[in-house]
Amino acid sequence: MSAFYVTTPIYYVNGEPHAGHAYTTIAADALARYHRLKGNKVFFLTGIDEHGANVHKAAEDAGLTPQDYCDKMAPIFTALWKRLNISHDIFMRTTSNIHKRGAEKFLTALYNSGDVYKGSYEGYYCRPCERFIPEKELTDEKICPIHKLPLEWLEEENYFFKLSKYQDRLLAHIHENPQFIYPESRRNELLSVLNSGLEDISISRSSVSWGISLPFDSEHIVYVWIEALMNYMTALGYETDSERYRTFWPANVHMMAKDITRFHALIWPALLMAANLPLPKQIVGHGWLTKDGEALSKTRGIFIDMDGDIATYGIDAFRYYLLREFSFGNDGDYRPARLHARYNADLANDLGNLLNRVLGLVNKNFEVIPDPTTPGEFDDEIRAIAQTAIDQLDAHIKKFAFDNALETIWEFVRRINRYVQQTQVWTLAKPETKPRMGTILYNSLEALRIISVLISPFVPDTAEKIQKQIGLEEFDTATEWGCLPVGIKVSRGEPIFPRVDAKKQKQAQPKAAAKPKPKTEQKTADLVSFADFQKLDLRVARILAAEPIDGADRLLKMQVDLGTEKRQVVAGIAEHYTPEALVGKQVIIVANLEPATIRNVESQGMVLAGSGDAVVLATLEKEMPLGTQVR
RNA sequence: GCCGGUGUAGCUCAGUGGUAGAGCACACGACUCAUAAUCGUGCUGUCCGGAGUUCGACUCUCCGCACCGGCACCA
Repeated sequence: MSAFYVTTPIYYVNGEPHAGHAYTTIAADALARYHRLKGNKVFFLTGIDEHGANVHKAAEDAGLTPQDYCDKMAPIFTALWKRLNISHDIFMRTTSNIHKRGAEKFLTALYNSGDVYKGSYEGYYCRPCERFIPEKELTDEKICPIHKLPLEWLEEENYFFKLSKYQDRLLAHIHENPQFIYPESRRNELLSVLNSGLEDISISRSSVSWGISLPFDSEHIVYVWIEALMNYMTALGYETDSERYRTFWPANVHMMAKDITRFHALIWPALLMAANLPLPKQIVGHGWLTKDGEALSKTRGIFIDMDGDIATYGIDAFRYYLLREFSFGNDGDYRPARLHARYNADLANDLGNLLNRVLGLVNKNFEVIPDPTTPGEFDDEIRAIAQTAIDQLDAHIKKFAFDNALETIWEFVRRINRYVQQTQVWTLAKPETKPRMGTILYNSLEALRIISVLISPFVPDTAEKIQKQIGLEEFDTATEWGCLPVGIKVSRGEPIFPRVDAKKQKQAQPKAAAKPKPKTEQKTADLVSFADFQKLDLRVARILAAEPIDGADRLLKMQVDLGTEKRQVVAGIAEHYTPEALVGKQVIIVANLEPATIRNVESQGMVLAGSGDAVVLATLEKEMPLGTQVR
């Protein structure tokens, strides 16, 4: 028996959990349950990340203290996990004492390593990101590349971690441990990041109040991202070097969506190296869920209607679909129609119906589980297939191939349907063949019992339902053939997966497809004076010519006519407009913007456009003379 | 533009140096224990395009195209 520690990220509490969080957490849950089944000693962590300026702000907006706000959000997460049947051992909160004290201990160790130094940092800072924007990401306009909001010039004393020092050791570690980062594509990516060089990172903030003070300088708060990473250790009782900590650290699997692998696979290991602590075994970055091919987006109202689909198909169908349909490392397109198809084909027809038909035959002919007295054709094959499924399952799970794992189990399920068919078991009720009938039914039930064990990490409720209907009082996790007792009464119940027909599904749609949550677009509280606004010289202009710029995917170079003069401007709209479509259009130009050189092309102004996931040029409702002032 | 990946039946995807597979969908048949279910049979493919290596390539190499990620560019 070995220890197995798996984590999800601790999710940031400034928003409610969505299908993406559910995906990560369900996968981690399946993994945790699988290892428990194997008899390993498992610890499964999920939780929430409660510190930082964003939480502070969200609390303020809600009229609550940060702590009250977090206390209000925590149950929203735990309620969802309960609903999705998540079997975590701890729901970690970073406002807990165990975390605060553990973090302080870790920070002290880090400080004592000599790889933390105080430096003053000045640069452009984005509040929502809670980070300084590096030189190379900066634009002349000083807006955040992610939030598109104005950056603030900040000078502050900061503590830095010598990340750069660990570049070589990280490279060596990743090379020596090929399985360290999953999937391989992400590993290659991070190797190329490493090869292009690492910069030291700031690990503290003095302008933020909601967080944990540095033990060696109480004027500073540890940067929330760094603090969050430590939770994986502090949760175990790192502070007191507890039994649990010694049992479970280092973690076997840090599971997460692909966008935060960099933090976990580079910075976190470097911090651990500095503190002279063992590194986690595996960083697993799975793909994103998309909806109809598009990334989920709150602002665009692209979301997955978990509640509606769960209401129609049930928790286990939802879990099954997520794990069966997608290749874990790649993005997966969530389609209700596919969930529907999976539900009917795999769950209702193959598995649910198999259970029902076998139990029906037992009920009618024996009432109790019959004695397998009379071996015959196909019996050995069935057993062999059971063993194959068990063996292959292990290999698939090691590679996070949940899809293949389930497919393997379903090959077994389909084989049993075929077994029942081939043996024509329902025709064997005559006295002379009844012993054989009993044997076949026993084998079928035993196969179903083993199937229930194999699927239990993925669809735990279903597994239990199956065993209950077979007549077992306690869930039996044995995978050896022949553990099913003879003579117990089966209790066939309602179909475990009643078919859902397409019509019903459609009916369920409208009420389920609740309107997208009202978007609460963040904006800066800072107001500009009218005088400041007047400084902008906005003018009507016409695009005379447009062409792409070499080596830049997003940029177009345009000649525009302002009436009194012609200008050249560069705009990042190449992904949304073809040059031909632009020529002749009237647009609004910021005419008094200081010129900038982008990709060696001078830009003497800026074209206004709505800029979100889509980009749409701002125009006037009707054409006006060129050069007209816009205000 | 650079780096990485992908491109195989209507759909989702496996796959091996010897001229292609699964599931779903579809068609036909069997069966009737079962949730109009199950089982069998069949169906469609220039295995992205081109060149090369080879006795032989979907599988290896090179070039190209498309799509997806990462990085740069977004005045």
